This record gives sequence, C-alpha cells and structure tokens, in this order.
Amino acid sequence: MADRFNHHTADARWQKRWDEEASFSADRYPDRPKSYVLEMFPYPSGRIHIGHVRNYTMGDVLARYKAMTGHAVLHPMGWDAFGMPAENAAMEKKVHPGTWTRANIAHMKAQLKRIGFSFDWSRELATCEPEYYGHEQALFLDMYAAGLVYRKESAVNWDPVDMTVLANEQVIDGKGWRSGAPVERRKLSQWFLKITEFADELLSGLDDLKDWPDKVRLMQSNWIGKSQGLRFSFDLADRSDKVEVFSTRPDTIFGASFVAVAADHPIALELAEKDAALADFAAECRRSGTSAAELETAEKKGYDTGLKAVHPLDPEWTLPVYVANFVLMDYGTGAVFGVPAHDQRDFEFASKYDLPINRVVSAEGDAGEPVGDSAYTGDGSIVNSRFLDGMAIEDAKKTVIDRAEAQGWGEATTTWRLRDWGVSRQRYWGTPIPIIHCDACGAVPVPKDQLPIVLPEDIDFETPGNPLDRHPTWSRVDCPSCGNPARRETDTLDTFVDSSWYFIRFASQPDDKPFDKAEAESWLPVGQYIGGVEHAILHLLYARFWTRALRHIGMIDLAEPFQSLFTQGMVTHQTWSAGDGSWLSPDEVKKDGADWMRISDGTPATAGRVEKMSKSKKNVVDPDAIIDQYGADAVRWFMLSDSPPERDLLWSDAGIEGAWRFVQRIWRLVGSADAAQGEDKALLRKLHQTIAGVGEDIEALSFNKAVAKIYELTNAVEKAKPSATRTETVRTLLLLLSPMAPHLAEECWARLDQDGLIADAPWPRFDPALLVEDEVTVAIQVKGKLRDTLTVPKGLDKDAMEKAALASEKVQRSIDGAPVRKVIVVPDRLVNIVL
RNA sequence: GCGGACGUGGCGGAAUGGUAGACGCUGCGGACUUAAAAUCCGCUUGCCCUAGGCAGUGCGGGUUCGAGUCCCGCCGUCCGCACCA
Repeated sequence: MADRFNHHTADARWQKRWDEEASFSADRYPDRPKSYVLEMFPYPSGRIHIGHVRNYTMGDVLARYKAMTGHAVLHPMGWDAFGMPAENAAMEKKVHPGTWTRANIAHMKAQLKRIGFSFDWSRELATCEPEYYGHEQALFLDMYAAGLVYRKESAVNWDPVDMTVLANEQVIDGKGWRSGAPVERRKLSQWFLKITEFADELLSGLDDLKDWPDKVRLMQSNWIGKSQGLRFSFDLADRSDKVEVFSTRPDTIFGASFVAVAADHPIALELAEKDAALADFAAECRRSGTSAAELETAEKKGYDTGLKAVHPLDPEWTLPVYVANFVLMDYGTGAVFGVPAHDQRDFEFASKYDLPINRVVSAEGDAGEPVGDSAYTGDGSIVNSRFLDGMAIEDAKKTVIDRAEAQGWGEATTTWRLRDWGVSRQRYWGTPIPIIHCDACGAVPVPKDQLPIVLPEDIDFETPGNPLDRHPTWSRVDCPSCGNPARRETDTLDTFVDSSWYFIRFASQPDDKPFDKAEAESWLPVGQYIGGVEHAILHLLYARFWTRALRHIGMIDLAEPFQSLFTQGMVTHQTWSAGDGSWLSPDEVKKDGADWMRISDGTPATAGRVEKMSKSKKNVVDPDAIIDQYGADAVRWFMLSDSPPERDLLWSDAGIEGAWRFVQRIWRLVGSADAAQGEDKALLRKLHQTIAGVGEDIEALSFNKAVAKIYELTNAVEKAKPSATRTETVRTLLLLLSPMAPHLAEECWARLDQDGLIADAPWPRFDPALLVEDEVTVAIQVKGKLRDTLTVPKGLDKDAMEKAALASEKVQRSIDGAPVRKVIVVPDRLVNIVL
C-alpha cells in the first residue's frame, strides 16, 4: 500500500464510480424527504475561478451531508449564458457569441467535474439555448397578458460616436469606454415589468425570510424604500400652472428656501424654448450617464428660472424655482422643495447659490441656533415654524399633512424608492422579446405556437449597435393580428430575467412548458441558496418578484423562492507590481530574502495589498494547476478551513500546502488502524462531541468550525493508544470528513474494506449522554481579574464554589486581607470576588 | 453622495456578557537522517522577566461585579446603487 494518497488516480476513480452509479441523481430516492441545495449559477466567462470553487464547495458539503442524513437531494448546475462579455468577445476575437459561450461552458464543466462536486448533471441547462429561453418567452407573454408588462420612455447611456447604448460599467468618467466620447442621456421606448405592484408584499415578505442574513433583508427593505409623506403643489406667481412635489419631511416645510425641478420637467422644457442659457444648462445636465452613483457624486448645480413658487402656508412667501442637475424626472414628481438646514444635498446647493438656511429642527438641549457647516438630520423638536413650534418631528408631519388635506392643497401619499424593472436591452446576445410591432395593431404578442423566437445566427459585429436591429430580414414578419407587414421587437431581455426562474426549471424540465407545477412545488422553495453578497439586492429581489408574478398568473403556488440564503465572501490574494507600476502575477515573482523579485529578469517587485482576485490585477490562481498539484480534496479542504464562509478568504500557498498535509495525515492515520481491543473513554467522548459538533456546524454552514473540530479529533486519535475505540474513531472520522474531502474518504473507506460507497453511507449518530463532561474548569476572578482556575465536579452548587474559590492560595494573596464585599458565582463557569 | 457590512497575535481566525487567542498557517529550537525532504516533539501577543505581574481585541467615551461581545461618537476597509454578472 502506497504511503501517500495519490490524488491523480483516486480523484478520477471515484468521480467515475459516482457517475456510473448516478450517486447524485435527484430522482434516486423518490421516497425520501426532499432537500434542494443551490449555488448561484455562473456566467461562463471562460474558466472557473477560485471564487466559484469556494461557492460550490460549500454547497457540495451541504448537499452530501443532506444525502447522508437521509434526504433526496436536488443539487443542480447550469449556466447564466447570455450577456455582454460574449458580444465583446465577438467584437474583439471575431467569434460568434454562441460559439464562444458554448466552448466556455464545455471547458468550465470539465473543470467542475475534476473537483468532484455532487451535481446532478442530468439537469444541466444553459440560458442561451432556445430550450430554455423559449419557455422564458412564454412566461413573458403570460405576464404581458396579465398586465404585468408595459412600455414607456426611459433614459439610456448613449455613445454618440459608436451610436450604441452603453451599460453603466462601460461609462468611465462620463465617457464611452471605447470611443472616449462624452456620454449622453437619451430616451428610448422600453419594456418594463411592474415590480412596483408587488412592492408592499416584497417588503412585508422579508419578515418571513427568517433564514436570510439580516443585512440582506435590511438592504432590500431600504431598496424598496417605502416612505410616507406629503404630495402637494406649489402655485407659481404670475402663472396658472403648478409644480407638484413630494416630501417625506413635511415637518420642515417652514425651512424651505427653494424649489428645484429636473432638466426634463415640463416647465423646464417650456422655459428652455425661450431661454438659451437654460437650454444650455439643461443640455449640460443631459450630458451625463444614468447611474445614481454618478449623478449623486457630481457637483450640485442649478439654474435660476426666475419663477417664484408660493409657499402653501403663507401666500406672501415665495421661493425661487431652480432647474437642478440632482433632480431626476424618473423619481417621484420630478420636483422637490429644498430645506438646506436639514438635508445635506440641499445645504450644499444653498451654500453655493447663497440661499437662506433656515433652521426648523432643534436638537435636544440647543436653542435652535443656525446650523454650522453641515445639515442637521437628527431628531429634535420643531422651531421657527409658527404653529408647529415645540412639536416632535412625527407630530409635526401629521399636523402639516392633516392641514394640507383639510385645506385641499395636498395629500398624504405613500411612495416607494423601488422603480419598475426595465428589461429592454438593445443587444443581440439575450432572449428576444416575443412582440411584433404593427403600424395598425400596435404591439402584438407573438402567438405561443410560434415560440421560441430564435436568435438569427448570421449576424455581424463589425459595426457597433444592436446586430438584431441591423439584420436585413430577421425582424421582418407579418402581423399575427392583421397579416400586414410588421416588425419584430429587436430588444432582448435583461439577463436578470434568465436568472429569475432557472431554479424552478432545475426542479422540473418538461419539453412542452416552462415547468410542471406539481413537480416544481415538490422541490421548491430552494432549501439553501448560496452565492455572493453582490447579489444581495438586484438578483434576489428580481427572483422574488418573478416568483410572485408566476403565482399571480397561477403557474406556481409559491411566494418566496429561497427559504434560506447564505452570502459567502470573496477570495482574495496578495498583489504584486513591477517597478513601472504594472501588475505581476503570482508565478512571475519569487521571494528574494525579505523582498520580492521578478523571476524573468531579477528586477525588484513590490508586494501590494491583498485584494479580490481579478484578471486586471493579475492576482489570480488557476484552479486547474492547483488541482493538478494538490488534488481536489486539498483544494476543497482549504476552501473550507480558517475563514468563516461569509468573510473573505485569503488565498495563500502556505494554506493550500497545509490542507495537502492534512490529506496525507488522514491517509497515514488510516494505514495505522489495527484490530486492538479495549475501550478508551476519553476518546469516545471526544468522538461523540465531534459528531454532534460537526453536524451542527455543517447545518449552520460554519465550515471553518467543523474543520477545526475534525483537526482536534485527528490530534486526539493520533495521540491515543490502540483500542477498539480508536479503530472505530478512525472509521467514523472518515464519515465526518467525507462531505468535505470525498475522494480521500472513499479511498480510505475502501482501504478499510467497508461496504459500498461512503457517499451512500449514513451520517454517524452520537449519544447525548456522552457529550457531557464530569468535571469543569472554572475561572476565579478577583475584582474581575483572573487569579486562578479550579477544576470542580460539574454542577457544583454556588456555596461550594464560593468556598473553593476563597480557599485558593492565589486568591487569598490577591485579596490581601481586604474585606470581601460581594461574590458573584456563575455555576460551572466562574467565581468573581468583589472587594 | 446614499444604503449595508467588517475591523482580535507575524497571518487566517475561535470565544451563550463570564479563563481572549481554540484550530490552522508561519517562524524558531530539538529528534530522526550521511544529507535533504517528509514526519514527530516543544515554543511562538507584547512588556517587566523570578515565583509572578502589567498591558492588550481599529481610536475615544459609557453601561456592568465582569465588555472582543451591549450603547454613543470617530477612523479605516470592503460591497451595492437599478444596462457587469
């Protein structure tokens, strides 16, 4: 028997066995309780990276554990295969997006197989195939019929040189990433899903998601942004029309010092026709991207229209009306009133244009003096506000709203930060929207029997813009309604639509419909969903909405798709750079004494910060190379060790080598097993404590703690003398680590002549009676400082503990004759003597 | 700018308000070896260093018999911000 675990032969041997026996088929045990374990499916970018490995290893441990604890497990894998990178590759490498994507999928699938994940590959899917997106088109049409889909004008980033729509990430410092031309905001007619109709239930539904991280629920709640406020109109002096605004702070209405409208507000547009300077300013406002981060970090600018708005509570009081770049027509009413003393953005604006800063909320204990160099946004009571003076903020809000409603100039309104979901993309590599535009009939849904609407293959990426739009024949069709020549919709769907229901298709994949209701419901909701925290809002909110929309149209009886959510951290790595500032990859550098040098020419290299692994910084490691060298199990083990899974994991060579050593240690330990007799009580207790602890830790996804416990048990076995207990402990240890290091466990299991696959073995049981220790070590403190520890029988009563503590010589020395004022005793824990 | 999180030895981290540093890594010393690798044993928060003591969980306050943990205020880092996925 070799004295080393040979991962080259063992990994492949057991992967083949699992395949042959369909060990991970979801249909294998139809009578068992069902468990659905899902990791967020990857975008097929070309190669698996370590972040994927970490994500799927966590899911795999849970899936294997669930199988061992008697569940039928659905653990599928697929590909989020539509999206921009394929189009970029098409432009740069002159390869068709489909060819590129499918080649990437084949490569990445082979990579995943080498790691031994327990995926049921028979359910694999790729969103770029008509077998998937055709069903998505059917669902879109059902939602259209149910009134959940509509069209409206909405702004996009427009590159005037490339004549193309840009994604936010393609806008760099306000310029197109390829052309370098300043980006403009341009309005296009686009398709929207009515997610706002579900805003209330998406918000209240968060309360039921008890197994989601609080931070994700809070982020979603803030994103949905329900707020109660006052909607009212300012009369305009010398004009007959009004400006309608909404405010969540009507209590500060006497602190208002200006009104601001969006550059696209009807009043701004009208005035700009006669005011060239305003027209210039509005054009400048439009010369920026559409992203919120960009708009809100831009310098606040405004243009005084000369109009005056009349204060609703004082006809003598007028406010200047500005056009401002931070007010957007898409949000609320496209107009706001500014209260500089109590809103930081308004404060900056007022400071710049020399507008009054009237304090109307005073903090506890101040007299309401003017605010200093920033707005006051805290709690307090109302001042300088006539009939509101002295009220608390909430009372003042209610008073103003009541008066507005009584006097008829405004009304209480609930508004949402959440906006409807714009799903139109002016791109080729996405799901075609199954709509036909007819001059006579308008937008006509494609009849379902004509689905799928398949993307044309003969496209060209030589000229920028949407290839579907430029295709000579694809969009030319007859109207399904009147038969006259008409035109296909050439926008495709946001890829977030694809990922909003893939977890349902995994559970049920008939040919003739998106999924079978009963079969899907038998698996859903997903028991445990695992993915990156970067998806905390958009993907997860869209998937929650889509599921509710499916329920709304009667497709599935389910509100929440993901019962439990876990967001894992990133994988980070040291960075290195050369003298000229360019990044160096880990295999381009080596240690030179205390410093680093470049291997190629011996010039010094600088070790930089630890950062998220990324191609651009070259601090990536290639899973293939690592698996070749150390084997799948060492990589898996390292992914689970040390770092808590929700935090970032630092990749290091020392770490993976440590994991590899552990694999070999287990191999040697199994080789040392013998047929000795006799019981080892201490080891038996340790074993049962470990069985209980590891099970708990895996269920809580605290893999690093489970790993630490397995290390402790391994240490204990190695030190133990031969006994029947020791032999049994080695065998059980294999079961405990089999979800994490399955190839090693199978190989050792066979080496011990155990029957069958360890993947099919049941999880070991523990005896609760064996978990309890007879003796405990208690801390003895004097004035809160540790002075001694005592070992006492478990459950010793308080008086006896106090007596034992006072009997300690070290304690008496610390007390030094001072009178004891009080003694605090926590049974089985500590004694604190207070002087 | 707005929203959310995180911060503990040389490093990753552990710790129901109750012995801070489990477990792993690194480093140092030792055993084995002709030698090396592998393996095994010991030490590894800092300071004063003798039994022992003092300080210590990003910084500054507070609550408590007792705070890494709870509260208030800072600083730093990371994630998201609706067309990256």
